[in-house]
Order: sequence, then structure tokens, then C-alpha cells
Amino acid sequence: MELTTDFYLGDCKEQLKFLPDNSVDLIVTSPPYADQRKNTYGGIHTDKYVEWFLPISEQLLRVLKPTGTFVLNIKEKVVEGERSIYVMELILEMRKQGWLWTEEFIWHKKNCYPGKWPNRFRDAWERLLQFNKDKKFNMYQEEVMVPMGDWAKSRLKNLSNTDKIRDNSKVGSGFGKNISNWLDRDKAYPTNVLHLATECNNKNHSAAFPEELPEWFIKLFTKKYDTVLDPFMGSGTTLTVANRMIRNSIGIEIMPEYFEMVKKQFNTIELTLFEPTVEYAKTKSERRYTVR
Amino acid sequence: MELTTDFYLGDCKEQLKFLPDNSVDLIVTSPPYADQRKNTYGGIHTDKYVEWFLPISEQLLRVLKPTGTFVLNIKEKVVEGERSIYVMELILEMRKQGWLWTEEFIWHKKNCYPGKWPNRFRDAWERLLQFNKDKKFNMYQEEVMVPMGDWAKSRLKNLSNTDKIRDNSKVGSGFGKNISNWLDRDKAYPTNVLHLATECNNKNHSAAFPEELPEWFIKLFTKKYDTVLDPFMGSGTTLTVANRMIRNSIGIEIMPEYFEMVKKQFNTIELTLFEPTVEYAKTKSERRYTVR
DNA sequence: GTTCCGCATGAATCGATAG
DNA sequence: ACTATCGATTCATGCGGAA
Repeated sequence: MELTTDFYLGDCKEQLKFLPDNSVDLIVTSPPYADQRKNTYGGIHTDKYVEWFLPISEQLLRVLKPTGTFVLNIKEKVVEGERSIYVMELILEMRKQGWLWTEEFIWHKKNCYPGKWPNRFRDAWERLLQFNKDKKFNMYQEEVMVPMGDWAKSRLKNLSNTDKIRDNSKVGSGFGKNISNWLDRDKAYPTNVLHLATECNNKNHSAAFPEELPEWFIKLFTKKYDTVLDPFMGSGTTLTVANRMIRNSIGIEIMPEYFEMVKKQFNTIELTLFEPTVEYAKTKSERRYTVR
Repeated sequence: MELTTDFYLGDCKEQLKFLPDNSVDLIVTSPPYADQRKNTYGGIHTDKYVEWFLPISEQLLRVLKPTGTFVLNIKEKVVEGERSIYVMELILEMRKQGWLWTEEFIWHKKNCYPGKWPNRFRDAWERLLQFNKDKKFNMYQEEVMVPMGDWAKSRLKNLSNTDKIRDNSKVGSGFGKNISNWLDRDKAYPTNVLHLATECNNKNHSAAFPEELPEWFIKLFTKKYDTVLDPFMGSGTTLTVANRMIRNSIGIEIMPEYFEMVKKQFNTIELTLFEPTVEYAKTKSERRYTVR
């Protein structure tokens, strides 16, 4: 079967209009947070954030299949000693648009940013908001089951086991052979708390989130040849993972540098590992590129 | 110095009125969650929750010292496949009352309630909302420091160039001073994610939270002989911990069974370990009991 | 082929200083 | 007064080169 990866250059509010209704199985994205990433994205002011995001979420609601899921990675920052409230306001407004706020996962960032302040500790978590169009949506829980030996053993083994699991999960298609023995014994369903470290040593680009993050949700909410969308593609983490996991993917990016970088990266993969790349512009969007 | 533990039987909305303004250093509580404990508390309907809580939070704002902190343990339940929004609405309304929403800690429940649902994983976290009256509040960060990871040992052998550069950015004296700081360091400040197990050994009552939870916040936000308040005393976890940590405490409970149970428990402690108990009713509130 | 070890960096925040 | 910039502070992780 054919696997496609489509790129759109431009503001996702506009580019999303080229996508047909009910065509996406999973949206995983991490938009620029309010007043952050100023150097790359200009930064959206806290007071304007909801207003800015709602037209986008409206399009996302349109393109998502009724059985699909939207996972939004976001966190409010501190303004004058208080947490901002724009994320809460966004959830409330998106519900009015017709979204169901199904669940809130916690991403526990094991290596959070250091620092010390007189009235505050380091922020070690972010929100992973799950939205749906319908109460009935596709969920493949067995795909993300985690090995659970007896508690005593896993506690004694400490971090070594979790590291193995994490390393192996990067393969994407399953777990490694070397530890499959004790993995097969008993598996448990995970919880709504994800413990992941940020990847901080990439030379070429800084990814918004570690590959494990989109990988986990792609496993959970899609099957092979489903379509994954990231309207804030950035360095392309979501698309890279989707492609590796044999999911069709669509990425939209407003910054030409990022867009070119990801496109080049995908072209290279195609050229070296698979068949020759076909790159062309569609009539619907002049800046659409497709890698097949 | 004298250590006091005061109990009030009744609706905390009313009983709180007996407490003077600006008299409490820390409020730690876990109110009944919406609709979840119908058997014991009668249950507050999801739609009525904010309306029900606001008169209480208004009193809490009054009795809290300007340097004090209010820690609210809460989590929205699932209604018809969606997370309820009453917690978000409550935060927004409490801000209008004058509360500052300073921080949101995450309580990661390491052994959360087992179960399986077709479209949802186990809920392994709860919110610990920190509210304050003023941007300046008491915080004793050193009291809750945690051991550093093993990485520190190798780290201290040789400081990297970037560390030296970063340290050097401070003119003159900064460099050597910083090295000595790091060498002495064997503990780190914690983050805003708390990893605690739930206690399941309580038979008589629905245990709100483990003792470590109030203990951590009492350490962090109070010193000895400060006053800790729990307006939803329940089984008295907060008061037990406060008493053990040599903090004055006040508990309010609406259910006579719980009230009597906690009072008896404290009387027993007093009788066996300290001086004889004095129990009397104050004129201000006929149902106030004091153990000194 | 393992294991060890050095190392850069990450969606941070506050308070002081400058315009 | 009010906003913008800058320096100081601080951990844990995964990568890559070395042993």
C-alpha cells in the first residue's frame, strides 16, 4: 500500500482549508505557547491566544474524522507571579465549538528546566489535552500496554528497566527480543501520566517534544495507514514518527526554514532507503509538497 | 509553648465564621468531589459545585493570613465521557474573589485505582491548586529538598566549559563561589510534581490523601507553631500530621461520625501521651471542642 | 561489544537596571 | 509610572567519544 507524507508551507489556519472534511484520524501538535518562542514564531500574547487559536481549532474539528482524536500539548506560563488562565479559557471555548474535552494526560518532564525562585519550584509537567468529536472514537489500548513485572522486582531494578523500555519503544513496531521474555509475562494498561524526558542534544534542531510522545499517541489512536496531522510541524517530530510507524501524515509549517529542513530530511530518507522521491505542487495549494 | 487542636462540628461555610480574620497560615484540604461520595457527604452535583464552594472560599480568603497559602486537592470527574469543567470554572471564579492562582502542583498517584474502560486509562493524577492572597507569601523551600541524583558525583569531578562560562558571566567573584556551592550540594529543590502512593489501609472512612501530602505542604509553607486549617477534616489526616509536626491546627467536619472519631482519637493521644484532656464548648460556637 | 564519563542544553522565572 | 532587557540561579538527561 502507498504511504504518503504531505507538507504545506504557510499559516495552518489557511492551509487547513485545503484538507477535506473528516479525513484525519489523529492530530498531535504542540502550538507555540503564549508569549513564548518569540524568536522563532513572534509569540502570541496571552490575552490574544484564545482568539488566535479558535479559527484553527475550528478547521481541525472539520478535518478530523468522527472517530478521530486531537491531542494538544500546551502549558501556561507564569505572569506576574500567577499562572495564566488562557489554557482553561481555550478549553471552555473549544467545547462551545463542539469539541469534547475527553481527557487530560500529564506529561511529566523528567529533566525539566533548572532554576530557583523564592516562591516557586521548577515546572516539571505539561498538559496533553485530548479532544474528540464524538464519544465513540478509535482507541487501541493494547498497543501501548506496558510491562509490569511484580512490583518488587521493578522497584529494585529501578531506572534500568524503564530505560530499556524507553530505548526499545523507539523501534516503534514493538519491543526488542532481548527483553521480550519478561515482557510477555504480564502487561498492564498505562495510566494518564506519561514520564518522558525532553530530547535536548539534537544538533540540527530543537524538537518541541520527544519522539516517544507522538509515538505513544499514534500507537494508541491509530492503526497502520491511518492519517496523522500536525498543523504546527516545527522540526517534524510527529511526521518522522508517523512515517516510521507506517501512518500517512500531513504537516503544516509557517516558518520556511523549518519547512525546508523537514522536506529535505524526508527527501533524503526516501532517496536513500526507499524509492525515488516525487515532488510536485498540487493545484489546490501551490505550496503543497508530497513525498510518496 | 502551648499547642492547640480545635475541632468544629458543622458546615464549614458556617463554622468558618467563628474564626478571626488573617489567623491561619496554611489551609490544606480535599473537599468532597462532585457527585462522588453520595453516601458520605450527600454529594454536590457537578453543575452546582462552583456555586456551593464559593461562599466557603470567600471565608477561607478572610481567615488566611496575607503570608499564608491555600492548597486545594481536587480533580474533575468524568461525566458522559467528558471531563467536567467545574474545576476550571472554580479557579476562574476564585480569582474574581481575590485569590491569586499561584501554581498547580500535580499529585502523581503511583498506585492508582485499578480498572479498565474502553475509551479511557486509569486516572493517576490529581490537582493540587495553590492559591495565595498576596504575591509575597511564606515558603520554606529548604525543608522539602530531595537527594540529588547519582549524576552529581561525576558532575562534581569536572565542571564543563559552559558551566564556567555561565558562571563567569557574573563579574569577578562569581566563579569560585559557584564551584564551592556545587561541591557542598547534596540535595536539590523538588519540582511541582509529587510522586506519592495512595494509602489504602483506612477502613473506617474514605481516605482523602496520604499523610505525606499534607506533611509536604506543612513543611513547605509553615514553621513550628503556625496554624493549619482543614475545613473538610474527614478522617483528620491533616490535623494528625500538623499535630505531629508541632503546628496548631483547626478542623471542621460536617459528619458527626467522622467528627466523633477524630475527636476520640485526639483525646486518646492526649490522655495517653500528654496531660488530661480538657473539652468544653465555647460561647461563640456550641459545637466547638478544643484539645489542649 | 560494553561501560563510563564529559558535556551541552532545555516552552523557566525573578528582580534589578535601563530607557 | 510603565515596559523592556539582562544577569543570576539551577538539574537531569541522552548523546557521543573514550576506556
